[in-house]
Formats: sequence, structure tokens, C-alpha cells
Amino acid sequence: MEGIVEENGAVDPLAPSPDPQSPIASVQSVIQPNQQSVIQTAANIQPMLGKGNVILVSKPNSVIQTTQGSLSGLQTLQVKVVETASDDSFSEEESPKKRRDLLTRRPSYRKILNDLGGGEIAETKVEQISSEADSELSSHSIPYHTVLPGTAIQISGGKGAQGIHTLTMTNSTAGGAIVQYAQGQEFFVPVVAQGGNIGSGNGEDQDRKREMRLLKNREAARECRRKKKEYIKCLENRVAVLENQNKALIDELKSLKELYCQQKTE
DNA sequence: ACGTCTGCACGTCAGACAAG
DNA sequence: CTTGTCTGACGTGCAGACGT
Repeated sequence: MEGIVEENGAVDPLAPSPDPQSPIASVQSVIQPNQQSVIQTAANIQPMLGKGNVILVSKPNSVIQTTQGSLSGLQTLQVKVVETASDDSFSEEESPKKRRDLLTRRPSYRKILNDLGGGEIAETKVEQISSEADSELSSHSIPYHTVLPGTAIQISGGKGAQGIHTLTMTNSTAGGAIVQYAQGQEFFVPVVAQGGNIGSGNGEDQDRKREMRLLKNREAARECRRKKKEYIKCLENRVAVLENQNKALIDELKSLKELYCQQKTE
């Protein structure tokens, strides 16, 4: 099956792209409406830019750019100019909410990173942290319901200095405590009450819920910041690529002008 | 040494949003 | 509607650079 590379007509470079599994790969347009398109592709869709593939662009005279810096393969590409829906093409029936979503709502960093192919790494990293915490606990035979009375405990793994882990209990509440181990990794350990129930009263349950929420939000905030940084790096890279491209185009224009003047005077 | 400034990372809250 | 997630905004603490 032939691959189709379709220009994403969105003006916003942050606009979400379609399902990556889709045969239609998305490339993002980073120019203003009614201007010629600059199509920038990620390296991971390079294989698609081969013979027999079709690039759909919504504007004539578009420039196609790859991160590889080579356009040689594009000679085999077929570029089709297609009519695409403009921003004004929303039907009256389109709900205001959907319209607003499509036009103004900035996609989340998670979405953006997924589009950029970095989402999976982020997901696995988070899961890895949790599972590492799980395995650390189980490997040291600390059941989740263990009461941790001290503020810090050390557990030797039996393999010398490398096996020593420090668990620091903080934010201790009636409902439990947040335990930090290794490098900033932490988890919540509910305290077993006398009767064996987790928590005891309504207020304590509220406290525990609040602690859990704060902990999760803390981690979410960290993750959000990490993604934001990654995203900003991406944008900076794109700026660099576009600046280079702009420079190259200016040079090309210059030489073509010179050639034209030369031929004119002859 | 000391204060001040600046940048960074963090925790928390609030609000928007999505999923069930 | 409820609950959980994401992210902007705000305030705080810390470290390094800089001027005095």
C-alpha cells in the first residue's frame, strides 16, 4: 500500500496530528494561512517519502523539508494540491464546543509528545518508577500495610553498599505516610489502625484521600514540567531548522536572481 | 562576607477537561 | 454527575553569579 503524507493545514504548530497508526502520516505546517507551505517531516516518517508515495498539500508552491537535510528522494514524490477545509468551513451544526476545541484549545503536552513519538517513553518511565517501587518493597519484604514508626530506616539488600536503600518517611498523617526512597521516588504507605482497617474515621479517610491527591498531583506536576521542557526543546529545534531553511531559500533566491540578470543582459 | 538578583525546581491550588 | 488528570498560576526555597 502506498503511504500518503498529508500536510496538516493547521496554522498552530502545536495542533494535534491524527492517529499515528493511520496510513496517513501527518506533517506539521508552520506558516500562516494563505501562504506557501513549509512541510517539515520527522525522521520517523522518512521511509514513507519514497517512490510511489503521495504528498497532499493544500497550497501550491509548497516547500518540502526533511530533517535529514536531503531532498534528493523527493524527486520520486508526487505532490498533489488538494482543497482542504478552512477555518471558516465549520458548518452551523458544528457545536460551539467542538469548534472551540478545534480552533483554540491547545493540545496537552502529553498529546503533543505522543504525536512527536516521545509519549511512550514518558509512559514507560512513570510505570517503571511505580513498578520499581513495587519491586523494591516486595524484594525487601515490606508489605504495604506495614506501620513505619520511625522517620528514617535503612534496609540492607545484602549486596554491600549498593544494596543499601534509605527510606524516609515524610508527611506523616493519621492515614499513613509518604515514603521516599532512592532518588526522589516516593509512594504512599497507609497505616494500619488497631482494628486492622486502613484509616479509621471519616476525617482520617478524608486526610488520606487528600494526601493521595496531593501526591498524585505532585507527580503530575513534575511530569507536566518535564513534558513542557521537552516540548520547548522541540520548538527550539524547529526554529533552528526553519532558520536554516529560510537562509537556504534566501540564498537560492539570490542566485536565481543573479542568473536571471545575467541572462537578461546577454 | 554580605546582600541582591536571577534562574530553576518544587508543591499546591484552581479550573478546564475527559472518562465512566 | 462524579472522579481523576492535566496544566497555568502563584508562592517558596535553593544555588550560583554579581556588585559592594
